[in-house]
Amino acid sequence: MNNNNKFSVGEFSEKTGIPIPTLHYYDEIGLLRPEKNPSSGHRIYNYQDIIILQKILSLKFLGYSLDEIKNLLNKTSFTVDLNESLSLHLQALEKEKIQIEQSMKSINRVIRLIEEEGTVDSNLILNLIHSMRTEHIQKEWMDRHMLTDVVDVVEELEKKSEEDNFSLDKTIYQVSKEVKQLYGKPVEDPKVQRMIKNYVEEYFSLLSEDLMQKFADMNIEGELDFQEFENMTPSPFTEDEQKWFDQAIDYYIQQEEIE
Amino acid sequence: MNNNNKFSVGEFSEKTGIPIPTLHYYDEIGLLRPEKNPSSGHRIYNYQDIIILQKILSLKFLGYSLDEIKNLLNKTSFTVDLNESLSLHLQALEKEKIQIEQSMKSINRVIRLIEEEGTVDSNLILNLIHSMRTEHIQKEWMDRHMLTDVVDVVEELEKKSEEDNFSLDKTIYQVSKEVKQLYGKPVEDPKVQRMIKNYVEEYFSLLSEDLMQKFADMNIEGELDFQEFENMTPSPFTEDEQKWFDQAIDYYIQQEEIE
DNA sequence: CCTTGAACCTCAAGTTACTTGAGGGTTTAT
DNA sequence: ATAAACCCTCAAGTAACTTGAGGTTCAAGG
Repeated sequence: MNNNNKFSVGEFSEKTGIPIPTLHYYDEIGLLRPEKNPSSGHRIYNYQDIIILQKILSLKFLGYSLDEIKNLLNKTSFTVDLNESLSLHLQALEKEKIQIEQSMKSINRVIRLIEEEGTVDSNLILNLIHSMRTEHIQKEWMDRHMLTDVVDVVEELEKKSEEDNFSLDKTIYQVSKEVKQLYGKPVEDPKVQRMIKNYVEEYFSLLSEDLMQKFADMNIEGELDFQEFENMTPSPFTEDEQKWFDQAIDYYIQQEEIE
Repeated sequence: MNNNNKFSVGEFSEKTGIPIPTLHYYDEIGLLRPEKNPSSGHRIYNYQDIIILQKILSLKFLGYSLDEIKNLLNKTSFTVDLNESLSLHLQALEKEKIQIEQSMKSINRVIRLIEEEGTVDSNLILNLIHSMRTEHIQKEWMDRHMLTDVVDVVEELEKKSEEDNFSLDKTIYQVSKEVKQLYGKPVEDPKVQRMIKNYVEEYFSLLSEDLMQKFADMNIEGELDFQEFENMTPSPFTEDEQKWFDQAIDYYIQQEEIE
């Protein structure tokens, strides 16, 4: 197609960077219908078609579906009523963006953990991701049960630096692993107590004094319907492991108080 | 299903927030296969299935496809080789994020323009979006042609506040409109010259002195293959309008120099 | 003028992660 | 026992393409 402003699909595709099958598709759905050579059926694109395609790409960029674009293309002017749909798109994009940012954060944390540990039990990792994923849901649940103090704790934790966050990941991971190894031993076994000590120190070194106090106070108060909460946060432990772990911590606290 | 840890699809769906058809689908593709009542065929989910589902959702959150998830679910541990795929996902997410941020910026600018103008010619709007969309491509093109000074100009423009950016949008839009109205009149017509004055002032008030100088110097230098560049930036004007506009600017500059 | 390879054509089917619907069986509460 | 609520399977639809088979047309060289 030697003419200066008539192009074959191939040339047009080359010029615009849009793959040929996509151009075929746009033709098929009536979005961009070039001229056709009546005898051969070959498509003939012209300069105007480049402009239409640019419009299509622009509207896609704004988040419109091809169907919506087909309608918008006919409009010669845009009026304020378009703003409504633009605002909607904007909201959707905002949500997507937040999603992506959270995912990126989680991935970074997982990558680092794997890097440092070499091999990591998949259950524990997935548990970690799960809690990152549902952080805001858990917060909302706690808000609903007016556990505002705990929300404070969580938020305090969030404000911590990346570094601290990561070392907490590592501690939680290490502890999970050790619990699984040590499970079955009596809770007063020195190995067990050393592990617990490690955990408690690391975990609370990241929290300020007064929050620790609030946290402790709260622990004393009665039962709530934790059923729902438990469903949201499957622990990496079996039920028995969890019980054993709780006992070991109780024992540790008692010992501390005696001293 | 009165049993405490056996659930029907409905109950399971309620508990987890995943729609029933989706659970059916996950069953079908072998991702989450609950027990089945052999006589009725009804699905029976248990507590373990909640955990599996949470794993699935976690891996989805990281950006894996259901197919990949099916394989990952069988793994009991994750090793460093997983990091490669995680990094890839991270990169993809980063790209998506940038895309979204750009779209959001563009939409905001368009919304504001429409708000202030009421009704806007769709060609001009789409042209505006097009240039936002291809900003980085244009910059790359200029880099390639070693027009680093122009890149400086563009970057300077980018650094300008949202406000300035917007008032530039508006100016460009207004000028486009006026060009279309005034086209045909002689370039020395006072109306035309007033319009040009307006444009030049607004446009260059946003650039610093030395960049203006560089820009001017550069303009004098010879031709390049602007063909390619033109393709990337379809002007909102017809060819004739563009010519007329260029002449009007030339005339304006001459007058300025005489004074 | 003929041939050959590249480019083009149409039409059908595949992709992902679901959603919707038709037509019919099962459970559960009354 | 019967009705409402719930469940089943299987088929088809969705968006925005991509892939492939099988056949036609074009452009250049001999």
